[in-house]
Amino acid sequence: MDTLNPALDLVLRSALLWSNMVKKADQQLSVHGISFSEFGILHQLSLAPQQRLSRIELATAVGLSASGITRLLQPMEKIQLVEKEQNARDARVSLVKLTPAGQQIYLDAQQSCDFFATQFVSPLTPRQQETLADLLKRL
Amino acid sequence: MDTLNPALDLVLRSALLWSNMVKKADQQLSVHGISFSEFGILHQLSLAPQQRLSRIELATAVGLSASGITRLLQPMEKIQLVEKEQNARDARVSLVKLTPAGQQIYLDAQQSCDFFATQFVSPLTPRQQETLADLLKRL
DNA sequence: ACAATATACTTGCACACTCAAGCATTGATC
DNA sequence: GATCAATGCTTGAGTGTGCAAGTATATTGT
Repeated sequence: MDTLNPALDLVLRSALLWSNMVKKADQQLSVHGISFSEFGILHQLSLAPQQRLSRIELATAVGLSASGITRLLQPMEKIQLVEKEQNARDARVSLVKLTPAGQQIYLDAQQSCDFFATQFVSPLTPRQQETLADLLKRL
Repeated sequence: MDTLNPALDLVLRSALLWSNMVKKADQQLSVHGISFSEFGILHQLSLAPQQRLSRIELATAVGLSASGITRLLQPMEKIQLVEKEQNARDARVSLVKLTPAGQQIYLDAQQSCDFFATQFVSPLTPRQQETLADLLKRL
């Protein structure tokens, strides 16, 4: 108990840091009417070829379960940030595609998020930011 | 869109990484009948002087709201991992104290969590783990 | 061809968490 | 010393998410 395992300390600190970070990001994004999770969805879609992905792909890309994705997408479809498409080869998969409106919201939100992210890592020098990104990629 | 802001990329990657990490940690801890949040509570209490903290202190230490703490502690009090104590100087605060049973569960769970944490950071060399911990502390 | 298994979701239920409102107590100001 | 704001906490209502079970389609083995 006196000498704490550094790995455990790292894990606990990170969990706290990350939870606070997401809360702040959510706050920034609330101006655009979307949550950090929704931003993640839009982000992944905008990076995807033809800006569309299956729900399962989205789930793993943003770290949610399949059911989480289903429910998260419902309101986004309703306000037409995304739309459903069928997959010709497999009738089970229902593709999610970014609409022009969704694209626009994403670009707006991205600015806020860019700003936030830049601010968030600003205690580190550019060199350190690079190192951090590199180390995290290996986990 | 072509060249993504590295800071934004870092933030999004981290969110995914930590969310997956917490899920795995939760799985490891389920053997002991506690969640990662509950482990965090026990951990903070075991580090605290006299192993007791106010609910507000706990909240900020583990990254939850005051109401989150209230509800999280209810079952823990019921199975006597922690107990209530009054603060002599301020009747508003209700201190939370680790019981011997709670201490024992914590020590057991800590072993699992140590193991998990060590495994989690094992893709990095000890030197890199140190660097990572150091960089995260500055955020 | 047909059964058995796997995959891509969706839905019902449960749980964890937050926010806003409320209560009790304390501290500050006049 | 009375009032008014601030603090610590609890509770009611709502949101986000997961798990297990269900449905539809696909794939595999015989």
